[in-house]
Amino acid sequence: MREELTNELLFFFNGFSSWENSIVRASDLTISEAHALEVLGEHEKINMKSLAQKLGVTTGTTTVTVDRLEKKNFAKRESIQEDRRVNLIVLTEKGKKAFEEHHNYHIQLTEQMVSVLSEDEIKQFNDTLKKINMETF
Amino acid sequence: MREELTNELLFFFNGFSSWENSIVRASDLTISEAHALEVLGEHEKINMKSLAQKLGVTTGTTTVTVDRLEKKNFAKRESIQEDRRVNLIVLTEKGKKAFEEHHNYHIQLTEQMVSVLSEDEIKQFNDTLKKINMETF
DNA sequence: TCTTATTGTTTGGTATTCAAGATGTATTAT
DNA sequence: ATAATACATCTTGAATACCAAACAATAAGA
Repeated sequence: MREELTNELLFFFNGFSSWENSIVRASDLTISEAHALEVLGEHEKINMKSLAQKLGVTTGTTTVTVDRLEKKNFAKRESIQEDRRVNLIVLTEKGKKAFEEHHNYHIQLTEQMVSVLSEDEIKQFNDTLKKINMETF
Repeated sequence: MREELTNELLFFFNGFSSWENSIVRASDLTISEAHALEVLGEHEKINMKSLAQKLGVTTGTTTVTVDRLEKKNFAKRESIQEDRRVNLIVLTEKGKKAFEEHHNYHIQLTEQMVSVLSEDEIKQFNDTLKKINMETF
């Protein structure tokens, strides 16, 4: 790797927690609750194990997070007859509304971040991120 | 913002903790210790306040982190005559070695991440990241 | 039926962080 | 010179986040 590229590219991996802090300040959600909300907003119903996997944490951790979302009335557990071990998590109306707000805030921040780029640059940047496939990291 | 770009760009802000976990597994460092080590490796001597600022945390938090680095013999505090309130933090030999290893690991991971890109793409990607100036987020 | 696998919860412990207060030292104003 | 103020750092108390391992209930297979 060429030395003049290193700094930005290394930095790429670091320090992305500051925007999470702004979520905490701007909403009634903690960071882990906000992460869970992001996943729940994309799924009508999802069980604890899948949710934990998508969040990249253990089911024990997810239990606690969902407990809190339930206590705050953002989500609720629903049991199913097919398998009585399973809980499906669904957003309440309040949860759906919070998801929309959070999502809009996320979009707004992203727009602000790329606002210094031209349309072509945004497209190129996006293609590159897609190629890099960050989900594997 | 055009809808087809949204997913990647939003994802850009999320989920960069997984590589940090691999640091913890691959070394004797916790995440906050590794962050501090990154800063300390770039500075011969740095005081607590500057270190805290560069880490984006309070000095109280930094005290705890440096305590642990000191206990593990990665760094040590040095006092100065000019101002006896101040502690300058410096890496020990063990700390310097750990920094090099950590840094190499960081580079290796970054190289792996951009290995799917052409030279031109890497350059363009790098320029774009510079423009975005992620340090403000 | 008995054993094994799976889903989710609980428990005990560590890490990370902040806010607010305390301590010691330096600087400034009187 | 003394008093007031500012500053660097540390300490304390509390909240959040997380994991590993043990546990409970249910499902599935031999």
